[in-house]
Amino acid sequence: MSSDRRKPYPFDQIEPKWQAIWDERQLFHAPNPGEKDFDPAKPKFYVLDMFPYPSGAGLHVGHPEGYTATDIVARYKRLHGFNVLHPMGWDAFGLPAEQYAIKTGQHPAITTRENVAKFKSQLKRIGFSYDWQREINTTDPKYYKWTQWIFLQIYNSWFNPETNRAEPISTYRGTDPDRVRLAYIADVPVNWCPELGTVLANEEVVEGKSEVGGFPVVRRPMRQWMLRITAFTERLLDGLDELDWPEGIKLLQRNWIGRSQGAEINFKIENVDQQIRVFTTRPDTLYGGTFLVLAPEHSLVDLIVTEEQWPAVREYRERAARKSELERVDLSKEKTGVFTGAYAINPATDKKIPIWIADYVLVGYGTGAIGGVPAHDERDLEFAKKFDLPIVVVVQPTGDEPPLGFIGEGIAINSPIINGLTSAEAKKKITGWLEERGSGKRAINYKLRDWLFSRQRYWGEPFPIVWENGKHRALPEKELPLIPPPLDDYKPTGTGEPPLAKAKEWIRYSDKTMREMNTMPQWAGSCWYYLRFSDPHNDGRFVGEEAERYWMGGEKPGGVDLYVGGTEHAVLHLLYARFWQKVLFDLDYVSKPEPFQRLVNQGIILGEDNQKMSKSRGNIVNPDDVIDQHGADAFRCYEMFMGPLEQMKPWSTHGVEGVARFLARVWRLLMTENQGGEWEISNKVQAIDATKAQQKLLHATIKKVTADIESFSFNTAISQMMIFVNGFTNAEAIPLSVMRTFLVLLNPFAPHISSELWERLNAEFGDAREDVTQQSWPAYDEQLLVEDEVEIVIQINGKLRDRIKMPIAATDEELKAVALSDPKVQDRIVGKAVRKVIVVPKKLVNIVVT
RNA sequence: GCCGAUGUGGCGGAAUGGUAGACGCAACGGACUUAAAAUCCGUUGGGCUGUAAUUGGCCCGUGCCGGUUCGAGUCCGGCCAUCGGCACCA
Repeated sequence: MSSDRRKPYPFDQIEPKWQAIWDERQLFHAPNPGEKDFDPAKPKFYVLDMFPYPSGAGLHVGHPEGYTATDIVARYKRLHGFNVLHPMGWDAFGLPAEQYAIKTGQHPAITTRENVAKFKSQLKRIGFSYDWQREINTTDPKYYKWTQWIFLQIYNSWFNPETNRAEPISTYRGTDPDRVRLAYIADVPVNWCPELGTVLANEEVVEGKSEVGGFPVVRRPMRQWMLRITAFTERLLDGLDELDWPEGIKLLQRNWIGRSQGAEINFKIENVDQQIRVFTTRPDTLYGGTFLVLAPEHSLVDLIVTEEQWPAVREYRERAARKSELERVDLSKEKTGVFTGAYAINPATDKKIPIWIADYVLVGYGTGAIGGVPAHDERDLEFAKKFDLPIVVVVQPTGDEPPLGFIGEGIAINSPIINGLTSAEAKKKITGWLEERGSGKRAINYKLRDWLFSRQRYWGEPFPIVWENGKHRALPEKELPLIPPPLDDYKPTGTGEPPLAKAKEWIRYSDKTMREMNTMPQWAGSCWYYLRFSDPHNDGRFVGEEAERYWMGGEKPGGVDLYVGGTEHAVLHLLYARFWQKVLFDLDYVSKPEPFQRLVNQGIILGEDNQKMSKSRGNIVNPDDVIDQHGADAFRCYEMFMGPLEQMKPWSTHGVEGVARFLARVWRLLMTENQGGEWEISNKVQAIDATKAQQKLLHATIKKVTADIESFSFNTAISQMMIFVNGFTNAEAIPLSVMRTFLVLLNPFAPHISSELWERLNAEFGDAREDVTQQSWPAYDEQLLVEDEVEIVIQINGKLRDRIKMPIAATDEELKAVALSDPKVQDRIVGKAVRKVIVVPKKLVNIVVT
């Protein structure tokens, strides 16, 4: 025997043993329809994790939290007779590998391969039941060939407002298809970081600074690929209703889309034959509109500004353009602006009102212009006060708030045609009135912008697009995948030109044509990976039709039955993937309008100090260390025992020890160590009938564990199994059949120890049963849970006063009589009037006295 | 500022409107041991109190204030705190 500390049970031997067996037998491989061993009689269940970015740091304890939950569900569903699709892959394009390449010159593909190998071995050590035959990697040309192919489908379609669907561009009857494609080119402001010499994605900009390095970021217009996600806003909103997602996540998506209903109003400009269009949600306040404000970048500014005001306007515009995002945020407290010298006519009052420019009006929202209604809008009020503009109250609050600065709904006043109407009525009436005069109409606005889809990066999917004479066109499908060229130098060019520009040979497609040099964002690969898992090796199609129909099938609109991951993807990934799914659905490539039917978010695991885990705090817990010390089963069970899955919770080293002790008790319940230090089946384990109490405990455990897995309460399922084991700690004899059933219950949580004990019981008792993973989930017998006697709580005025044992069959009258004659009750109610007696059968009696 | 989530012992947490604190950790006491570790047994929300001792008895208690109810951790209203998201969105 070795001198180092003995393991409480030999997890260090049995865990690798079973992992090797699962691998060798490919027990968790799910065959597709038509393949060998596919069983069409079984229902399907698709349970998916958000696949990780394989970073150099390796797995973090946060990753396996969700993965363990889905693994429990996957194993549980298999035991329930489902065909379970439970895959894993790698979202491997991304900045860290590229930055490592810049530093060391090592190609990102090599870094990625190493990191994937590390992640994979770490995941395998935890014993997850993934179908590794379906492993995918977004940076594999065999995968991104189809990412590029899907891009081409998007590029080659348009949104037909009449059918409310994406359609092939060939059905478009207009003159310029490039204007309506779902993928198009536009000059848009991007996040330019001069210090890093590159463009950043919105999510890489935090409070006006680059996430990496903390350098200032400015807005700068550049020609970019955009995806027309805004065409799908209504369907993206409506689709949410049918999904089993946390309400909070649905709300985040709704807020992000930011639908608001109102009106567009046209203001005539004095002396200029143009109109300024304004969007407002409060057309009922039009009579209070005493000025207009345009965004500094608004296209009409040049046209309307007077000679006299021109220098001031130009200076303001230049300053606004130079402002970094940080400054814009910082200076937001104090309103700034400049008068253009021009006037517009308020269509309701026919009065002349001044036109200003100010950077509190954003070009990107609505029409880039607003009607200033200072009496009923905080920002307009602040602006009017600062620049001494007139203020007219037009809404009377129904409460006793002061009308000036009142932004709620009330009764219209000082507004001739709508006076006396509620805000809701007034909105309708004035919008109709404007419509009749051709100076306005109902309108809906969204915060959601089209998706900026190009990046000036090396480590991403190149666009399958070529340029000729300033016109873009699709690369033929047979030229996919389009593989990025090798580079010696991955550094950004510093000018905003993509790094691929350095590959002079590669970008030359022919004498007259050049390749697109931008690459796709990291989101591209994750927009459809859940589809690819259904048929990961298909070389002829992005997924086979039959496989897609089978695994994404079911009654509900979403195809993936269960999707687990962090809230950090609440908006972007989940919205982008829904968008692609809808395009593919419209084009008849997939069978479902939504990708993910049920979504569950796991909470963040904090460090032992209750702080977010981070390198700088030194509070990171490494899964490998935990597994070395306590084993994978203990690691899995602890992650689930910590608390509710969705909740944020701190790690506890002692907590892991507690769960490890539980598993050791399970082991010693069935095993004893002989003189030679070998583990053998305990002679307490016998093929005998269970006592009534043991039967009851077993069935209560089956019931609780089943219900708890169904409701994702894995922590209380483990508590119940602890209670079960505690109940047998000092048993003289342990019935074999009870233990076998228990091992099936334990299997989804602790697959290694349950497999090993199952096998050893078989060896000992000469039984030829299959592996524990091949069993069926046990059913419980409600009859065995019924007691002869129950404890009845006796309350006086709702306070506990006594407990008594009563036969289960006792009638309400009997319970009442016994309660009233109880000596403790008697003592307390002498001289008082019994008003009422409430009897809850089998539970309690409450005596109400005064 | 707006929206959302959460608030229960020393700690993680458990409780279909019906016994608050299951289960686990930590702590303390005991058994086993030459000793320690491991294991097993017991105690453990707070306060007051009873008896030689034991079984006890009483009051308070789920962020705070109020309400509904025979009965509230749970439902309703108002506040406070923490966390997360959005943030001049017209």
